[in-house]
Amino acid sequence: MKLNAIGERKSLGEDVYDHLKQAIIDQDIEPGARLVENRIAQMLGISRTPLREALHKLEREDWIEKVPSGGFKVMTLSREDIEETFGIRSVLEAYAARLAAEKHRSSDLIPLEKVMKKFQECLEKKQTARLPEINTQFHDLLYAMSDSPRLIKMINQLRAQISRYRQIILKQAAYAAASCQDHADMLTAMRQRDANRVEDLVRAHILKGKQAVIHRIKEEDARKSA
Amino acid sequence: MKLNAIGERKSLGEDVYDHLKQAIIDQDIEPGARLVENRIAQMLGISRTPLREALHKLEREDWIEKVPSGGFKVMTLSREDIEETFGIRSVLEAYAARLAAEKHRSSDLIPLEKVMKKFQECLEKKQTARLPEINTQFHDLLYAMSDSPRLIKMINQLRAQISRYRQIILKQAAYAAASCQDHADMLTAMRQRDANRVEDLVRAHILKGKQAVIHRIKEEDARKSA
DNA sequence: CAGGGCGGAACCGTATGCAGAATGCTTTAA
DNA sequence: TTAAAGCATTCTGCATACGGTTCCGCCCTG
Repeated sequence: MKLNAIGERKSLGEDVYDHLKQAIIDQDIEPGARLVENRIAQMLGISRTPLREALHKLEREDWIEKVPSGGFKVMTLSREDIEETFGIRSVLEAYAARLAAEKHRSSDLIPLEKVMKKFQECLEKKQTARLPEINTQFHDLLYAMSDSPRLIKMINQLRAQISRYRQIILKQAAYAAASCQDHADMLTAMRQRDANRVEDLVRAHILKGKQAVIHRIKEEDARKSA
Repeated sequence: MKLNAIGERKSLGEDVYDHLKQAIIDQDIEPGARLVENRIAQMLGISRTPLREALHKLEREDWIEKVPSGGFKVMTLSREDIEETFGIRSVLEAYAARLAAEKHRSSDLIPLEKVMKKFQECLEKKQTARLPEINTQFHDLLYAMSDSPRLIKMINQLRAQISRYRQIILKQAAYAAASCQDHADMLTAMRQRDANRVEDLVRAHILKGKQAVIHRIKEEDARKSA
């Protein structure tokens, strides 16, 4: 049994699970590709046993899917899948924000404001590369206040599944600026503990992101068919 | 490779997954119990390999959890866990109902009305044993109209996790009667395609169930500590 | 030339074996 | 009598082995 830096137990199975998930997100493995157990096991220098554990976990989380004849292939997301996921996110994250508005301690808002300001700064300095990470931090902090670990887990899973698409939102200057304003509004409403307003703001925020992604995907489709 | 009645492929791993999940739901395995691979594998007459596949799937769905020293134990749900799950259900199922109200074809409402009437009948005839199944049918039909498979999957998973607690709702006559009225109201609002109203009705319906369960759990706790 | 059948390689599902870690019990010494 | 240390048992994590099925290419036949 190997130990990682923090001294936690880390099985090979979990290791390869993380590794493969990241590879799918980064499209190092292309969507629809078949996953051959022997090949991957050899590539990673492990046996098939821990690999299969990882594969079954990935299947349960819809990263890969079984093919009828046996084995797995990387899930491909259609435009409908992406829209559906954004829709579910909009209600789950709005709900998390509502709980956060109701349950948070005032001191929780200090780090939130810090991150919001950092987002502003980066936006002004045109350091757009750092925006996605800071944006994620802001929402993580916000939802953490909901004190609802199951809800947070579900949200994180949905966000991970479409993380590649979320990245393109903040690359569009108009949307990045709007996001910044949204964050400021959320913080104001949080201070007032106005749960309804926070909920509405977050829902609208996510749906704005959905529109940005759809717009971009339609552009790409048009370019491809041309 | 064995085939089941319908001719589908069914691996031992999936089989034991279903089997163990049901055993956990039915509390044939008591909450918190440690799952010893060799014991279970022998009991089921299989080897440890497909069993471990099932265990890892169950872990991903929060039916069991890893213990730090290795191995798994059955997850125990606290009262907070149950309340949290009902809260998430309330927003997800309300959203599914909203989509259903917007997207359904009128012909979809015919089987829905049938099931609602059946619920009424059983209620009048005091066949309370059949109510949970018919209730589930009603909601399944409703959410199916949302045409959002991911959403439906998430809802079903949450419902399964607390299915044992959901069963106790309809055993209380007052809640059963209220549920029946709720279903009728939902159907009326669906006919009018009044998405806001359907959404509100379903959310309130779920939260009513949450109250019933909390009430019952508090009763049990009081009885135990007495 | 086309279509069907056959053979072999590839791959999956399952079983088993082995080493290291954890747990619990026994034994011994203070 | 109690506590600690050591030993044996148990269990997990990983690797490997094996049988069966599927898939692909090639050849043969019409």
